[in-house]
Amino acid sequence: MNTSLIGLIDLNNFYVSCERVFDPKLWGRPVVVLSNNDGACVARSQEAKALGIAMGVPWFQVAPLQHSHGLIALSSNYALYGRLSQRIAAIIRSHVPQQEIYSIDESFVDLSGIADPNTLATQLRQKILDWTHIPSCIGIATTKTRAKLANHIAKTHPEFQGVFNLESCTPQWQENIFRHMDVQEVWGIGRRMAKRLQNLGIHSVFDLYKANPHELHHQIGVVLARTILELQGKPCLNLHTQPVPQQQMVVSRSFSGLVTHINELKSALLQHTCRAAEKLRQRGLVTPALIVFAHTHPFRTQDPQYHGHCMVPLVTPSQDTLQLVQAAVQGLKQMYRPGYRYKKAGVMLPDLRPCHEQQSDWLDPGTSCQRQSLMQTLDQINQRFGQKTLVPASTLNTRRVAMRRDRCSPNYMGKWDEIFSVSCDQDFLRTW
DNA sequence: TCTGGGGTCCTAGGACCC
DNA sequence: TCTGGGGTCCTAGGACCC
Repeated sequence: MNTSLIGLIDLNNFYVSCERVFDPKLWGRPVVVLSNNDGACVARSQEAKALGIAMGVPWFQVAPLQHSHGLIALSSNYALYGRLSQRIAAIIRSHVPQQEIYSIDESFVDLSGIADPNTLATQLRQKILDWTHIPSCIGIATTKTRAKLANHIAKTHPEFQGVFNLESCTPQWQENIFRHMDVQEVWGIGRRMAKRLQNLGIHSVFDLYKANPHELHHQIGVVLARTILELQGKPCLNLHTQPVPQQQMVVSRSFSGLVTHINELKSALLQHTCRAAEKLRQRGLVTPALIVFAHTHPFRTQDPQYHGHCMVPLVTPSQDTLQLVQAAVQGLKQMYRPGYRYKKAGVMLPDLRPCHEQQSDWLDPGTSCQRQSLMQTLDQINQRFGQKTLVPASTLNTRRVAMRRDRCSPNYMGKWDEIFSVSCDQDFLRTW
């Protein structure tokens, strides 16, 4: 039987790398990409990491580095990152038989039975770089958890030139590497679990690798036991080459300031509801209910706190914007409490099902067909003329709340009027 | 002044049933 | 006096991921 071999392709500092593709001035400079509302740093260039900027750190804490160290901060441009991610996924797919797209910047691939996986990985990495200018690292090992570790080694040791195969090392060498890595580097071990493990005397990856999975299963849980087995080279996590059916959907945003008026909450919630319904239709899903929620600012401990939510069941599972908007308004009325300063609001759609499994409303089948074609038309118009060209009237009669996004790059790959352009003079053209 | 958004999985405990 | 045991389902909360 062939032993399985898994590769993990991880795009380096992905959001920053995407911005650099279109703006060479960003090369060699410390750069961060900020979360929505320009709140926190969610991606950092190597130079920014070297300045000690941690993942998720609030922007205001590091903003002084702009003047002292030339730090550049950009608002996140997910439309751009999504397009580049799709391109790279297609390049990977053309090189390997099986691919699991794990996140916007990571893919697991099946390298079992490939004669020279290291060479294939090196070629693939080079092609991604040549075709998109996005640097990446590839870790190779017998399980996903080990491939993650191998990737980490590839990232942190430039001498391996971006590709590291854990299985080409001797067991002694592997153990030596594991001894020098903190247990929190292991995929699935977060801050809290690391703390619990430290109390049990498990500090390094090596300590966890040598631990008894059955004992820790009883002491802590099955997730940890699986992690240990994976670390020891016994696969517990399969490659998901087919997309896993989505169970729930959340669309939510923080406000850039604090919101008190019900109409401001309504504006945000209805925008989120329209977006959620659109995503349902894109993914061919229906929801049996809609949950609206809003809460106050958790860091403002001096303010009274409130976490409100309300579930509104639908008559039949739906992906219809107008039905969902109606449910959201109903939920908001029940959930809203005056006198609080709200920081965030959103909608959740639970228990999603494919729409082909949906039972139509037998009391009124004609109307549901008409509504389907109405929604198709809505999507087509918005796709052709831009998002929010056609919206339900009820979303207009509200106080709008804007999101802060002061440092955003253009949508170079998604909008004609923002497309990347190159200009050059006549002399230059004559040289061609 | 200023702290993201979108997911998954697991577990414990309560309600309920026979 | 004395009050079972085993199963399922649901939900909330915790932990983790990118």
